[in-house]
Amino acid sequence: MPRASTTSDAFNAVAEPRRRDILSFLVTQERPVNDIVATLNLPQPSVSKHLRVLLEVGLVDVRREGRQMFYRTNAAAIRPLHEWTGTFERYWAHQLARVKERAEASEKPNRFPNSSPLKEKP
Amino acid sequence: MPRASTTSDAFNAVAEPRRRDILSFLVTQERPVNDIVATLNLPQPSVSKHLRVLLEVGLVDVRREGRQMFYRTNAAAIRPLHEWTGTFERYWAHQLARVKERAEASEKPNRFPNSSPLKEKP
DNA sequence: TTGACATATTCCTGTATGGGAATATAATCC
DNA sequence: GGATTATATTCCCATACAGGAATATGTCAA
Repeated sequence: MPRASTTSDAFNAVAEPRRRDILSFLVTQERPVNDIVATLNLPQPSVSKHLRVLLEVGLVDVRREGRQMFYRTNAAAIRPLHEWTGTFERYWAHQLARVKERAEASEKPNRFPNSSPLKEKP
Repeated sequence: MPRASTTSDAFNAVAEPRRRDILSFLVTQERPVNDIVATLNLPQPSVSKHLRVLLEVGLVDVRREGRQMFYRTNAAAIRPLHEWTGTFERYWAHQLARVKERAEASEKPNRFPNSSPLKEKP
């Protein structure tokens, strides 16, 4: 099985940077496609395709007005992501506390403590 | 260009449900790979591959102890996702307020207001 | 050394991309 | 109707998966 479809859920849809840009742009007010194209400086077909994905997972809503399609971010659909990531909040707080402790306990050693356990290609 | 690599950033790495499960499991304490295999009921090679991805984007740390590799979620690496999704918080709050207003203003109409503007295949 | 255990890597394959180019659909205006 | 504007879809292609199976690497113990 390949990677899950981008339309399978908000997590996958949001993995694409351009789609995140679009969501940020559309959150303050609805906009016609051409505004997105002009502002984000992307090819129009590309924008339409991204909007399709966002629409399918419910991250944007649309409204037609004449020839124009006004898209708008459906912020509520982002909430589950915020909540899932939020379940880790207390842990990064703990980590920060620990890091702080160690930093205060000893002055200036360990400037590069995180060497990767992965093998380096020689 | 195909989809961005899963190792390109935390957003892509986290798009995979199994990887989210692993992160949740590893956040309370470090665990050897076998614990993940047993608890999440996944094939061992699959777990190793997912851990590789998570390690490359910094979502987990490792420590070797004899033959075992102890992995642990690096919660701090999830923080950027929480913050990005958090930029939408005020907007879903607004949406909720608007929805609430409408709900209170009129009793019980509009039970299915969100018909999709996409064409249905006949 | 040999064997057992723990984990990682490789090879294969079907599938879903995202970008570019071209084209199609839809609505408006003359 | 025909032309124009706005948006969507289709086709092609290179690429990166995730899963399964098999195998490799690494570490300890006898």
